[in-house]
Amino acid sequence: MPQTASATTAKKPSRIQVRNRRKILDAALDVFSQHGFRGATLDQIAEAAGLSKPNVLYYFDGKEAIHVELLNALMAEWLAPLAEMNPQGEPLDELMAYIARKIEMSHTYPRESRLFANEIIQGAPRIGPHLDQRLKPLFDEKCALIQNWMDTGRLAVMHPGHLIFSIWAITQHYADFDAQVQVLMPGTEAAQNSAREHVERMFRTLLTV
Amino acid sequence: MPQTASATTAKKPSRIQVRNRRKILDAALDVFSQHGFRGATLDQIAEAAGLSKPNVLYYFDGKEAIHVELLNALMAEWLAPLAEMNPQGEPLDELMAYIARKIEMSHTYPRESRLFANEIIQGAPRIGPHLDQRLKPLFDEKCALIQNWMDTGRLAVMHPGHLIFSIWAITQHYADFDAQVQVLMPGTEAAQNSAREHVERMFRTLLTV
DNA sequence: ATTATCTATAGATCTATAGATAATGC
DNA sequence: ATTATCTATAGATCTATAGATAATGC
Repeated sequence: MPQTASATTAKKPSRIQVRNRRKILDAALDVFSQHGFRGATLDQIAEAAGLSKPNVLYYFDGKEAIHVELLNALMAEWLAPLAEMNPQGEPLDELMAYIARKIEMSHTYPRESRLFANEIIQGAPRIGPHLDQRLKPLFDEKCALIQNWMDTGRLAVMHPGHLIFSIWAITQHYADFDAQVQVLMPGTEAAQNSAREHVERMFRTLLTV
Repeated sequence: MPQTASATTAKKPSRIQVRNRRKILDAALDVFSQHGFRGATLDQIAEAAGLSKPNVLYYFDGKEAIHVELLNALMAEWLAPLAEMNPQGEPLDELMAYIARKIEMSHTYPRESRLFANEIIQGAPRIGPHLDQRLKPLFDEKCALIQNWMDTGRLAVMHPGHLIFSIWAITQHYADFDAQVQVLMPGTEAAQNSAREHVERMFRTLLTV
């Protein structure tokens, strides 16, 4: 029996276990991010991982357990860029650096972005509690910080929450709607750079006092 | 045999047929927009429509036929607001009116927005041809129009394509990521109005020369 | 001795059809 | 006469498990 559980029962995972769990999670990220939870099958995940289906279930308690583990790992990664926004820094620089990190993440981790988008669009059935308990407090904290920066005249005044939504919407759009972007602006590096420039210039214009 | 086909074979659909097809499409919009194509089942659709499963299949050739019909109908609705942008109008007014229509649509038709988002996130397997043949020409045309407006100094200069992406991203965000928005900004009418005001003010600031 | 993998399959779920029966429209 | 609906079920697909076998680590 593999150690799906942790902490208390921890029993040093073998090299094979670590490697296969990683392969499964990576394969599952491919499959879930493309088809959503219900649309994904263990067959697809097993094949993408290069393992037999029963072998996949040897490492995880089931389809849902794989999905939940992916979402848990994702949540931490997803919160990090926002958490890094520093109250001591120069407001405009901090926000622009946050935006740059978000653009970078969407570009580097499009599968994670789509996994998250699929989950939220479908009503956050599995990540809902994380939104309440982890995202909400951080969101409120950073909204208050931004509000303070605006109140002291160091940023153009607008609704901090909607500002953050705007940043999320635009940065994630390029990952989540890539199929559409590729049709309308068939592109390579050049298009990606122009997207980055557009988004950064746009928010700089908006936020500059 | 119901008239799934049309045009040439057209044979005046009965009242019952019109009503039941509508009920099925409405139910399918609920189910597909929430679970995606593969995650949706005919059982769910039939139950939501208040019909038996075989009866649903009496009106449509199958699960995929229902989905395709929804996407076809959606595409027309989705293109309309952009198509309405008038080359003869005052540029800033035209763009702001377009943005207002998009906000309105996301608010009024969140299910359609999510149906579309699900389809695109999953790689546009069924709506791909429509993107190429219907959206792309319109997108190019309106990009050229906006570029012209900018070239003649009537709008602030930026990349027209990325501008449109930004508009789509932000307006659709409130429909597609509603589950997240509700957690972070639990709201009623007030929140919706503040979102609308934020988005309109944001783009007005950006576009004004 | 424990960990990892495989074959075979149970049991549930899903799409779709067959074929009989009921309701509706000339 | 045609349109609409129902029951029953075929056939495919999916998640998950049983139980035997192979590989690995002391």
